Amino acid sequence: MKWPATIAEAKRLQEEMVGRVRLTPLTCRPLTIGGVDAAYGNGQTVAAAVVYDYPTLTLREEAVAALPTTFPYVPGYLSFREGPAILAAITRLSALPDLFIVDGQGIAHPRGIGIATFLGVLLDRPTIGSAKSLLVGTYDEPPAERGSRTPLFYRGQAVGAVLRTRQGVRPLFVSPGHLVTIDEAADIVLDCCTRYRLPEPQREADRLVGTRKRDFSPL
DNA sequence: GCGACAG
DNA sequence: ATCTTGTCGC
Repeated sequence: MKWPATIAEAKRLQEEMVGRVRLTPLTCRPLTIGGVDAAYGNGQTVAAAVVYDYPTLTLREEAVAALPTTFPYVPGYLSFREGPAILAAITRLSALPDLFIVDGQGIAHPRGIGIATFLGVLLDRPTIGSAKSLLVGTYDEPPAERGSRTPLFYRGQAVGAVLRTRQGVRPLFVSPGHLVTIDEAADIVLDCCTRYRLPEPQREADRLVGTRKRDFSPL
């Protein structure tokens, strides 16, 4: 694909792609779940893509890729900063997982197309946005117990769930990316959280980009 | 015009 | 995200 070089171009692409988003229920229970994340350093964007069996949560495969950082971080346009490297990492997987958990927002976005949604439409695969902090919307703080959730509203619409994945920790902002519903997204993310706040695939992808950067940083 | 603002 | 040591709390 051709990546936008300016915010104006990126915005046009988002407005064009949002029409292809489908928040339909999963057609079948996922047997594999992927996780993706990115990190930066020395002008490079390092991305990782991992695959876990589900629901056993056994690590199945990992891949990493690095590309020059070309797009700035601008709230609402994360797809264009991290997307190229993440797709490069995904391309290195022997097989695509049935669903991806993406570090960032899904439809809980100013134009309804956060990075999870963007990747889902591009790959034509179910994706879930799992963000560690809020981008847009309002919500009530969910109870402190694991599994508690409250709706995330934006422009009068429920666009996601604020989910407590572990007792007492800060909640995750979960929203559908593509081809999943809000409830399915929250249920799956919770299922993938065993010992930590982040779902296992997302946590492993995060850990992987960190180690990859360490081993290749020019010292 | 004034804030808010994923990673 | 990244820059950064010790420190508070379970």
